[in-house]
Formats: sequence, structure tokens, C-alpha cells
Amino acid sequence: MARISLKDIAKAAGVSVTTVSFVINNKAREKRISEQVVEKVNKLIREKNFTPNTIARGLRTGKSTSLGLIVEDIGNHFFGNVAKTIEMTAYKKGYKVLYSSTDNSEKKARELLDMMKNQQVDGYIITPTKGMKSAIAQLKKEKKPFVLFDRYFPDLETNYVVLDNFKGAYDMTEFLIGKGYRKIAFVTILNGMNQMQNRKQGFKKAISDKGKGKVEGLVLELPYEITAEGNLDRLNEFMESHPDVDALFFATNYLGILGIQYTLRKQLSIPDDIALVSFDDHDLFRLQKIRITVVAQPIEKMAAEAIDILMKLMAGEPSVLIQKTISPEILIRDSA
Amino acid sequence: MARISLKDIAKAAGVSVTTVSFVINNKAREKRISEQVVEKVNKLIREKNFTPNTIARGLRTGKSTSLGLIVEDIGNHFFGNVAKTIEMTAYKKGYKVLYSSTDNSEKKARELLDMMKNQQVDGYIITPTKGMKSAIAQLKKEKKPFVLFDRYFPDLETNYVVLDNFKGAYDMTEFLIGKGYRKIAFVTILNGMNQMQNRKQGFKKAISDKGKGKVEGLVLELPYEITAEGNLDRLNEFMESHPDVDALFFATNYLGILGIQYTLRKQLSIPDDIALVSFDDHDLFRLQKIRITVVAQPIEKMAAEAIDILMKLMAGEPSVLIQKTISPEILIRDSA
DNA sequence: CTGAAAGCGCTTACAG
DNA sequence: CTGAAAGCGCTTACAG
Repeated sequence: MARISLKDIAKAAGVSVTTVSFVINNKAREKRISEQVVEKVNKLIREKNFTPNTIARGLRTGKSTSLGLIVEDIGNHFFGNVAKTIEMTAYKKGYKVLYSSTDNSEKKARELLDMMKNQQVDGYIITPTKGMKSAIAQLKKEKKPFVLFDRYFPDLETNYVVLDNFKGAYDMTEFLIGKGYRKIAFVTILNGMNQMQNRKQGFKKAISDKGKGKVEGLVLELPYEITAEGNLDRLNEFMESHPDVDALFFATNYLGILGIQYTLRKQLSIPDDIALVSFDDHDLFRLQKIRITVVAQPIEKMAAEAIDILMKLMAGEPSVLIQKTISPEILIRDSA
Repeated sequence: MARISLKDIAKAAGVSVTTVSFVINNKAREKRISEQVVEKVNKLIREKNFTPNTIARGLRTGKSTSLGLIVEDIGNHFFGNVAKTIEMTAYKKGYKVLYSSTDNSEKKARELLDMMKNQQVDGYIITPTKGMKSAIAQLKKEKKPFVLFDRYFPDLETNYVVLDNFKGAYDMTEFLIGKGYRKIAFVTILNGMNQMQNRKQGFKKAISDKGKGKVEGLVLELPYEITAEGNLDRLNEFMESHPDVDALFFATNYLGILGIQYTLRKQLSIPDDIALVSFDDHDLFRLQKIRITVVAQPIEKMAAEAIDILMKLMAGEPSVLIQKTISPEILIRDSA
């Protein structure tokens, strides 16, 4: 029952391992192996159900035909679906994927990257944490194929695929202003990376561009680490000190969910008592009686871009710079 | 910038590769390498930032320190969170994890398993599809460490971790009967594996045990492949032919979500017009005005059990049989 | 058209 | 206490 090796096939076929290696690597033509030999070998491979040992091949070639995927949290709807698309494409192209979640822990992020380097993955798709900057710079210096996802470092030139976060926030804010809201609060998290900064800036810019001095824009920044319960309290306090806020714009879907909890608890009805909109779509937003208007990220498209770019980098020149900013979609529903 | 190898360390330290290998594998004591040598080697390892090449080690030892995780769909809330827990534990123990989704496709499932075998993963956690039975039997014959998750083959003895699906459905049905519902419809999917069968049987048994002839139990089985829209139509038709159904019990969370869509579309109010309960918890079920009563699966506990069992199997005797049936929790909320 | 041999970077039985 | 050497299963430059 021992695994069967290339050598076994060679012996059975009465040819050398070289020959067998050529046929399994489709170099038979190029190396001008005779038709009969090729056929004999292929027949044996089928009969014995032989598949080359990927590890040995990896050692020899320095390629592992595997990719490393580092996300923030694979259990989260956004990243889970990103992982899904990436996996599907990767397997189709013959790549395995190793994944892991950083949970925004710097330590874990660094360890993961080391582990993946060690494992000689051929390419990386990374949702970086703030502290990963030097590790990413290192990766770049080593000329490893990688693409950053969802966020990047403005002062470090790399390949990336991100949403146009500024535009998403800007457009949504403009939409709210157009609807007549006059005191809009943007609820976001502190310590976010540039994707969160851009959302905040988009919001502020729209307030100043489109508000014409008549619209007030407030920003509430919640810490990342706190519990949902704690955040709910903070939101509560905030709303008590600003009772005349007429629209809430949440910067991520889990914050939006928090917002729904808040309105449920306060028995506020949307959009009559207050408008509620959010970044990121979510089942919850679609399947309420009052459906929530959102800035949606085209998840599949973004993931497909990322893996596509990575494949290109791995195929050829890792020196090209490919940066994609994907347009968000504003899905207008009932909540504003 | 070339990767630094064990040999480089040996040369720099003026010792043999054997010695270096012993120290990196913590066999220094056992092999009685002198303290000074150990220290010199360790110092160089730190200085040169050396980490052994996992691939080479894998080839030599036949172990890859990686696990294969095959789920139905990593983008789905349940499996995404399973993946999260498994990954966290695995990395803590020094294992990488390769994942992939079957989408219940037999072909894909078989290919994935082959790919993982090829990759020499040390152990498997598998959510099997129906057609994987022979492949699983084969895995068992090869004495590979593996544990089935969420479902298993009743006529094939294997390690597994599953929910007590029968009990979950039984208890929930009993709860509905106790609440006074008299015509209960169980909405499930066709072609499901034994986890779905058990849910249906639990439902039926409770109807006959607890209904005392006064409660009618109906079953609607929807095909797996159909779109959400198609399923909605089927549900619609079903309800039109059975307008007096007073409670709907959905067998999975995505079916429950379908149910919510249905009530939204029909403007039915829960629980006044109709009761709605579901298997599996979901954000959507918690964060409605009317919160949905569910049979919850303790996801983390189940995932933790699975990886724990796998670690045990990999450490020792893969011949032991470990089968865990986890109790569900009925979370009573407002929808019935 | 085909093969012998080196080598990828490790581990480990054996020898001293 | 330490090292020389074989070998894991492949690929590939070289030779014929």
C-alpha cells in the first residue's frame, strides 16, 4: 500500500525516471520521446494511479503551487466570500491555498507571514494590519509575488486591489444630503487602516462640498477592540449628546448591525425617526422589513481581480505594478 | 539574498549539518551535544534568521505539518466560523491548513481530496458529500487520520463530530406543539446527507410522540440546486395549498432566511399570522424586531472538538474511534 | 530518442 | 560528544 513513485513507474515501463518525468511534465514532444514510450508510460500511470509527489517536486523546483491568503477574519461574511472566490480560481489553476486570519493582531500577522514564507508559498494575497508595513516592504524587496487586498500603505508602492472607499462614502453622503438630512453622523472605528481613513475623508469632503454650510457632519470613532455591548453604550451616549442627528452612516457592516441593534433597543423606526445607512452589504440589510441602503463592495469582482493579478505576477514579471481601485455600488433601499 | 540553509549554519558554526539538525529539532540533550555548541548554533540561527525549509523536511519525514479542511462552503457563516476556530487551533500547534469548498459537487470533492492527499496533508477534517463515501472508506483503509464533520455515513464507521440533529428537531417541534401550534410544516432540502435526514426524523417523531393525533406535520422538500427565487416560488405554492399551516420550521439557516423573505413579501407578521423557527442561528435571526427562535449549533465547540480529535489521531493511534454528538441549544425568542 | 547522475534541504541510522 | 553518508521523490543539464 506504499505510495507509488516515479521510479516504480520507470521500472515497470522499463525506461528511466528521466523519461517518465518528461512525460508527466508534458515535455515528451519537446524531448522527442517516442509515441510508444509515451503511451506505455501513460498507461502505467493510469493503471497504478500515480500522481507525482508535490512535496518532492516542490523541493526540487522551489515552487510549491500553493498560495497564502491572509485575511482579517475568515469567519466574517466579507472575507469568507473573498476566500471562496480565491479558492475556486486557485484550485482551477492547480494551486492550493493556505489561509489564515490575523484578527488584526500584529503578532499573529507577522507569524503567519513567516510560516507561509517557510512553506514557500508561491504568492500571497494579504489584508495587511497596520504593523505589517515593514514585513510587506521586505516581501517586496525579496520580489515575491503578492497583492494587498482591501487596504494598502499609501507610502509604500505595492500591488493592490481595494474599493474606492472615498467615493463610496462621498456618494452615500451626497445621497443623504440630497434626501434632505441636515445633521449626519458618521460612525467608524479608530485605528483603522487607510480604507477607514478614506471613508471618513469621503464623508467629510461631501459634507463640505455638498452641504453648503447647511449640513452638519459629525464623526464618532469607536475603538476596534471593544465589545459590541461597549460600542452600543458609546453610540447611546453619543446620541444622547446629539439628539438632533437625523441620519446615521456606519462605516462597516458590523457597525451597521450595531446601529440596527441600537434602533431596535430604542424603538426607533427607520427612516421616520432616523435614517440609517451603512458600508458593506449584508443579509441582514437586505432582509429587514425596512431594507437598509448601503455602499456595497463587489466582493467577487474584487477577489477575482486579486487572484488574477497574482497569477499574472507569478507567471511573469513581479516588477510590474498593478493597482486596482474598484468602484462601489450604492444600493438604494428604504432606510433613508 | 538567497535563502539560508542548514548547511550554511553548519559551515558558519564549524560543525556538521547533523549537529545543527539536532539542535533545531531539540534533540541536543538526547544526542548529548555540548552546551557550547548548542549555544553557538542557536546564536547563528538567530543572527542569520534561519528557519528550516518545511518542504525539505516534509520530503524527508513524510509529514507536512499541514491539515486539509474540506467544507461545503467557506463563504457561509457556519463553515466560515468553523474554519476560523480550526485555523486558530491548528496554527497554535504548528500546523498550516489547506482549505477548500465542495459546494456539494461530487467531482470537486473528489478532486480536492486527491489534491490534498498529493500534498501529503497529515490529517483531514471533512464535511463529506454523498458521493464521497468510497473515497472516505479508502482514506480509512489507508489509515489516514481524519474526522468527518457535520455529517457522516451511518453505514461506514468513522470518527466524526456532528450535532444531535434528531434531538434539535425533536425538541423544537415539541416546543411548537407545546405552544399550541396544530399544523406545522417542516421545510427542508432534498438530497441532503444524514444530518438532514435526522432533522426530518426528529420532526416526524415529535409530531407522532407529542402531537397525540391532534397535530399535523407536513414536510416540504426543496431541491438543493435551485435558486433562492425558485425556492421562494415553491414555498409560495406550498403555502397556497396549505393555507392553514400555523407554524413553519426551517431546516437550515438559509432556508430560514428564505422564510423571512417569504413573510416579508406576503406581509405576514410573526408570530401573529404564522410562527417561524429555524435550525442554525444567524445575525439575521437575532437582530429582527421579532427575533427568531432557533436550534443553535455551538459552532466553536464543534470545531474545537474536531480539531482536538484530529490532533489526537495524528499524535497516536489512528485506529481508535471517536464519535461526538454535540447537543444543540434551543434559543427561545419571539417568533413562536 | 533516451539515460546516468547531481542536487533541492533536510533527517537519521550508523560509526567512532 | 560529533560527523559522513544515504536517502526522501522529484527535475534537468549534460552526454550520447
